Amino acid sequence: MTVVTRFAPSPTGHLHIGGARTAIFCWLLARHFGGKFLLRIEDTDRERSKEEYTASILASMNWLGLDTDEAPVYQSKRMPLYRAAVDKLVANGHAYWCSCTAEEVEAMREKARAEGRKPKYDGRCREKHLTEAPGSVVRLKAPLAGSVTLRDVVKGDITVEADELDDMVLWRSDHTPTYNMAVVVDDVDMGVTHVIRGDDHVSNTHKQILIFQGLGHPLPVFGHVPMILGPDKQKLSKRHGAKAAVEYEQDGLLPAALINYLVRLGWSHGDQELFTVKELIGAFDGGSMNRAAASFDPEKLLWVNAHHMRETPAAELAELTRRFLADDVKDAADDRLCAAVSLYRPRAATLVDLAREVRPLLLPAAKLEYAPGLKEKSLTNDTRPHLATLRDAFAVCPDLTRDAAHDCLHGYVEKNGLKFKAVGPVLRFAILGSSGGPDLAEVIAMLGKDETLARIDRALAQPL
RNA sequence: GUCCCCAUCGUCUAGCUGGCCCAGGACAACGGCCUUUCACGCCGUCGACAGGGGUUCAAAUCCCCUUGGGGACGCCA
Repeated sequence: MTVVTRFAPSPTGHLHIGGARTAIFCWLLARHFGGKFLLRIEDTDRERSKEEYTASILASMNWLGLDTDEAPVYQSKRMPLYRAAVDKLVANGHAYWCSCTAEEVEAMREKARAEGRKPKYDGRCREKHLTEAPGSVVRLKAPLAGSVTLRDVVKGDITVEADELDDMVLWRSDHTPTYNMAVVVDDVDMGVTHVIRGDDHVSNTHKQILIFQGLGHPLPVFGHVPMILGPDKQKLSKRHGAKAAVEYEQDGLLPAALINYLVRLGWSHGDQELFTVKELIGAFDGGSMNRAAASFDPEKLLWVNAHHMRETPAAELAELTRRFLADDVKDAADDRLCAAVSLYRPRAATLVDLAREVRPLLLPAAKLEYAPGLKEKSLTNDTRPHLATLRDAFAVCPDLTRDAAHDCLHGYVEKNGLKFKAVGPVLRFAILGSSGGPDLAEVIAMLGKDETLARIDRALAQPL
């Protein structure tokens, strides 16, 4: 049997972190078993669905590399299919037309709530055998006795008594299907074999099982993955740092890192923390999923991202970094950017950090910015002569490679019986304008002789 | 209110067919090493089986209760 999974977002917002994770799980499962991964846009809510969100979701999935095997299915374009299924259910006695108004039903629910019972429709139109009329809806004839059991691959069996279920609306008075109806019809039509989704859908599942049964279709495999909670253990909402996938892209995260982090949140493979996407496809078979909700830890995400950045080839990383570069260095040559990126790669957690840290290396000497207060600390009457002498030593060096710069620097230090500390800081100040950063010899080699001398000259020209 | 789900270090988790666990790994924190600085890396420290009852020779692992957290109860998805 081929595995067919699907991701079914409603275009009422950007792809957020929770949605992204279930999409990733579905995609991984399909790829692991060599099956198909489909996308369905659940846009039956005409009020809230927006095309820009569909575009945004598609863009985020594309950024993450979650490729689909067929064109997306739009629910708004399949009304006849849903209507046919509804008619079938009415015809075979699993559903019926109901003429109760929304107000009447609400009154019923209020009463039930007041009496401490579960608010539900009382089924008063069940046996009336009504036919379609303006304002009427179609309701499912839920079982009066017994129970419905969901066999969930992550949660285990979940049984709900029949009296917990009510005769839910399948077809609205505005001639559109309700969510549960459309989902089942589509999952059947699209040949979905594995339904992986957030566990906020578990209670919908029992209702959907009834619809599957009414339609006479076998059940797919269900797997409800726990939701992601905010760092404070509260539900991840807009106010609780529920960022959209696009924001992570803007923050300079690597797709592979986000995927790695999100998958490990609620799933494990022994003690392994770091995975490439390829390793994930190999390891993820839908098992070992956690039953409990997990809270999102931005710090660990950053650590995972830093790791993936270090594993990315420098040239590739340079290319990814370019879009985050400040305007004044945006046009840096590829080879210079690449060299700069490889120097700062172990020092940055995101592409945004990398772009910022690499800037001093790409700026012309005249534009180099000095860290506040550093000049006074590094450039003194004691260190200035060292810097000047070093400048001349570099100047006469035929080819200022890393090794040459290193020998030059250390030769000077040794010859004069100095400690490296006597010249290191001032040189660093002169060529980087900061007190931290990569090995000086490597920076000098990357900068080249002319730029190095220009930077030292400029530092030497600074008034005390 | 009713129903459902969940519960190991601050966080993510291993373990859950009971003994190999006075609980292992990772992030964070802290200390050290490496080092020309900042990082990376390496080494180490701190730190958890929510509570209470059972079952058993033996429980983080099985059962019950309590507590806590989450979810669902729409002509939203």
